[in-house]
Amino acid sequence: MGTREEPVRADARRSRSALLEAAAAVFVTDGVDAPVRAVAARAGVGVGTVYRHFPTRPDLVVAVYRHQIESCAAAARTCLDAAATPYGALLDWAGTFVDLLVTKHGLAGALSQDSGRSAALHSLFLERVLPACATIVAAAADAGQVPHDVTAYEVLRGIGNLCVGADGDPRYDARRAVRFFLAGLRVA
Amino acid sequence: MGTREEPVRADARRSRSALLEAAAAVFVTDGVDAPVRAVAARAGVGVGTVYRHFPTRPDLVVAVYRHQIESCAAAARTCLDAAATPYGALLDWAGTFVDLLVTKHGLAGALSQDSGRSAALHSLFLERVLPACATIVAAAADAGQVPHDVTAYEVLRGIGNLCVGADGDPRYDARRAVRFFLAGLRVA
DNA sequence: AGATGAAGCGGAACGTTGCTCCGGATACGG
DNA sequence: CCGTATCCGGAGCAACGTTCCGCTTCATCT
Repeated sequence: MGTREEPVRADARRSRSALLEAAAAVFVTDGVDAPVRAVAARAGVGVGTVYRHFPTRPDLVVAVYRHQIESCAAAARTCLDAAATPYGALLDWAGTFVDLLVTKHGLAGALSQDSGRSAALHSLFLERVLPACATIVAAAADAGQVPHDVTAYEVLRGIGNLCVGADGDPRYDARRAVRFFLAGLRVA
Repeated sequence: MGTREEPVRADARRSRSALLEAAAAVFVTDGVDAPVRAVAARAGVGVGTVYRHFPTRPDLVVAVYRHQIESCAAAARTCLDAAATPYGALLDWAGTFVDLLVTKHGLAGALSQDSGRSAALHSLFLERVLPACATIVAAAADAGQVPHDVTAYEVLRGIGNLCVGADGDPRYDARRAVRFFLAGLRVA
């Protein structure tokens, strides 16, 4: 599965890191949907080089945000430890998740469309943040704060969906919507 | 805004209805994101003819679903009359709204992306179903079943977002998610 | 050091989008 | 039945993700 290989040759390593840096910069200004050519140009590199390092567009996105996504997953533990109750931890962790999704324009959208092409993005979330979410959801269920039949997947998906296209629309506050959604999960 | 004109010439009228029928058929099988060319081919017509009748892709989508969207908006009244409480009406109406969005593959997705091109879809929802939703939300707020600061827009948007990509994913049930979301709106 | 071949590079090119344009066909009013 | 305003068809454009391949560059072996 995860082909974790740092390039051996110096030029390849240089290209790869230039690409990652350029992509990060471009994604900040133009959103995650920025054209591959824009990233290539910014890195001073041909498109072929992009596809040599990242076989598909979502692979590039994954590479750029892998750290932040994994640290978001890791935050689940600390939220569980810091909060007074598991449900409180869920609220806190959801906050950092929403931050991640809303800050990176279009990430939430890329997530919730299963065009098959974005398999890498999907599996990264499934392998990393789904277990994190599951930990908190299970704890909340065990504490009787949330129904037992609530799945981590639907919580993740619900939060993710609520963040789609949330930037730039002053009439819609994803954080608020997620708060409502999570409030609906709580048992009375 | 709304250019409501039936074509005068016989061939034009024929093309228009062939187009609408073809689009409906294609959207059912391939989803709302089906290529314009596919619709044109199915209607036995050139792409130019499509764009003569529907200046932009979302305009075609709007034309195909206008009836169902408006009848969904109209359902708000009957839900308010039929249900025991305004909140019950909100639940009922949300059910028909979710049905509409989930049945037409990709409609929810087309809705929540404001690429500027899909202005027609947006304005149709804003002009028709937002008021419908507002009626129910206001009634629920007046009955004290929902906070007064909850806006119809965020309810609409929340439900719409929760339906994005909900078809074909057996692990995610949009109806359930929406139920949670609406439960979170209710005051204790 | 110099040769060698595998790895990497760049960008032209392909297939697919939404959409435009205009020469030619067509139907309606006289 | 004929003139013309209207409409049709599909070639063509720009942008996208992705592929391909000739040329360059680097690590390595003698």
